[in-house]
Amino acid sequence: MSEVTRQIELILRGAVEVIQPSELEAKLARSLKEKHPLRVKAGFDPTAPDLHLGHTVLIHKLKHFQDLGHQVIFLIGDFTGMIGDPSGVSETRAALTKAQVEENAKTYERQIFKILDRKKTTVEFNSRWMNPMKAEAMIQLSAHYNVARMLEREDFHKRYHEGKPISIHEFLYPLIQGYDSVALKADVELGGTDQKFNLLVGRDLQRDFGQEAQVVLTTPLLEGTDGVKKMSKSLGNYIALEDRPEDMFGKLMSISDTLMLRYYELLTTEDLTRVKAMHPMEAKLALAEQIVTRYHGTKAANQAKAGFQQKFREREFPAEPDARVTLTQADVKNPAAPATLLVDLVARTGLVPSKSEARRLIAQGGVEVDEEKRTDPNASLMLTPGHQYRLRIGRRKFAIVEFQQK
RNA sequence: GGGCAGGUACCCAAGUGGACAAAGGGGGCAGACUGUAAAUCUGUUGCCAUCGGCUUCCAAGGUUCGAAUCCUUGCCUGCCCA
Repeated sequence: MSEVTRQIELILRGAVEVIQPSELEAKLARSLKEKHPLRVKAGFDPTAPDLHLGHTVLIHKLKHFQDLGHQVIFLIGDFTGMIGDPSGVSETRAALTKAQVEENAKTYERQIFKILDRKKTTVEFNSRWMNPMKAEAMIQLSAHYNVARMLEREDFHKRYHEGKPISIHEFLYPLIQGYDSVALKADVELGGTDQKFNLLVGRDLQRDFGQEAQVVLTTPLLEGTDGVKKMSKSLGNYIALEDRPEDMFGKLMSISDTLMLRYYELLTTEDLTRVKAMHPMEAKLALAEQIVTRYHGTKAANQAKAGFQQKFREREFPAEPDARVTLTQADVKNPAAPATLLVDLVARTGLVPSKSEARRLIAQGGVEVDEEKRTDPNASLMLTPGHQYRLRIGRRKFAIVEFQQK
């Protein structure tokens, strides 16, 4: 097997599409011959302060290139972040302020090195070449593309025909992303399948600017915890790399069996046949453990697993509750016979958004005090001084309440 | 610039003077069932409260005993024409 073939094999693993495979082969062959690593670019839009598992599919692919000795460029779209990528969104996305973008970008840098080798990675910000750009140059750049082609893109097309707004600035996003490839002289650009259009603009612009067109490689989009929509911060169905170990573990355990296999496929190197042969719950535990270990270490993963099993499987009270409340004389009406309304108590924990919500939860059987279900929203709880009342609020929230005599 | 149609709760969407805290769907939450799931079924989903009250239907005014519903102005969006 030739070196080129070997590299291609690894590069293609898990990839959805390569445009064009023959160009990739040619670039690899030349790179090996001239001992010039390929410049491999992937851009990230710092719209929120943390990366999630969905992003890691792509980062792992970058890692593959890195392991093959190529130059990985992690591009933080701090400039474009102020525009807001319209890809795959059905409506205009809110633009971020400069301060927000900067803050978020820092967090990105910190997180990617849980996967990539810091010493071998070039981190770039597109504000480096975009900030100095004058309006004149910007207009010239925009002359390199036309509206009809922009409207070819699915989401623009759809919005256009559904009569939903498309702002001019959204057209600038693909343009600038494409220009990033020109500025970086990228040989390869990676992106999720939803990025395909933007990546292709890069090819066109590079040609227009007299460069060789980059090879585009798309990776699949990881479904979010709901199992249907793509994992995204704005949809709230994501597992962040910086989620607390317990949360990460819990979220991974709550996914469906089907989704679990998908996660195995895209986030691990496990043999899928072997996974399918396992008991689904065991497989899920193993997955959660493996991923939490990757981002938080063995110790944290073990603790998260133990805590999870205690909290959910055995339905026991966790070692550390989500809230602690201490009541004093001032909180009860009659100090001689201290008592409090259960609703008030639940609300006091701060684990429910309102008293009405607390009421509902109680009436629906979602509240237990010391393992005993309480379903009367109007009920009072007699308080024994010094006793630690253990409240279970909803499926997964726990609080300890104590009344102190003085 | 002109004409027309719109802006309703987390989202979509009904409602066009009183019975509207506002149909229906999605999503969320809870219960049952389970493998801690998923799927399914049931309930619930503005806030406070014992009856009951309070604040909502883009914003500000106005008409009215009474407005999400009518009028005025403003802001925002789409379509058509220029």
